[in-house]
Amino acid sequence: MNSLPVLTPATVEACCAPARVPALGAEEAKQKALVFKALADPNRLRLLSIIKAEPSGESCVCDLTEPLDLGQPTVSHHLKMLVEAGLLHREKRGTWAYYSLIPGALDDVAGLLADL
Amino acid sequence: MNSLPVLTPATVEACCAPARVPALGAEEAKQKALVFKALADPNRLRLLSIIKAEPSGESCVCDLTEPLDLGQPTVSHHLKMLVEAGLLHREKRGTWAYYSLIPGALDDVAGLLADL
DNA sequence: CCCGCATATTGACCATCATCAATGTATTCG
DNA sequence: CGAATACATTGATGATGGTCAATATGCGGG
Repeated sequence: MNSLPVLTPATVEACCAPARVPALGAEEAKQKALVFKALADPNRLRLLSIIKAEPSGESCVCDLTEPLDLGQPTVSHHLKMLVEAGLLHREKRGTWAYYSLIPGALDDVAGLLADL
Repeated sequence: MNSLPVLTPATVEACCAPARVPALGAEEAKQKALVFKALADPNRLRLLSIIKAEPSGESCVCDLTEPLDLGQPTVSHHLKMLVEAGLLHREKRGTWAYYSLIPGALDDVAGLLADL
């Protein structure tokens, strides 16, 4: 379980004011914290950076273990967390798994900060 | 020790390209991760939200324990982390300690995401 | 069909963290 | 000065997280 997309930037949103009464609700805060938890690790930040810098826009796991100096299971674990946070996309082609940034995802996180 | 400001948005920046060669360095990543670690807790997000929503721009600890339903030492602990991350400012007036958002700090975090 | 490769999952270990109770510190007021 | 208030610090505890070794899964090639 727990395959939540987490990053839900513009939920349906009826029409008028979002009723910003009690600042940030407990549940709402927990959801947003999940995204920041995903970003709260140096190696995960480096993963995002490497993938973003890739001209093709994607990287496979085998190209990510060496620059981070981490074991393959650890890298897979970090990548999974980034996918579950809604930041990365995973596409399996043949034996390889290619990870790419979800367009706009990082901007959405910036948006989370803007309307705290 | 460890009273690092952490948030150093626009370091002097010489003139030309910032030499984006090896994506994100290990040390650089560790520093940036510290800021996201500070944001990776629901109650700390709520603290920021409450303080931001305050018309006066500041809140004292006694006004923050109740809405979060947390003990006073716990709230003090969270506030300290936010200060150390460079997000909050602490000013002691009399018996009270007033915490306020450091102007532009959240935007700087958004900037961290932009140029990952 | 079986072997090898790339990746994912499991289980365990150690570190870090969130929380609280108890105590310490400083400031105001009587 | 002494008591009360507001906040910080310490120490302990249970939970969470990062990492690796071992193993499992899934796919392509001979």
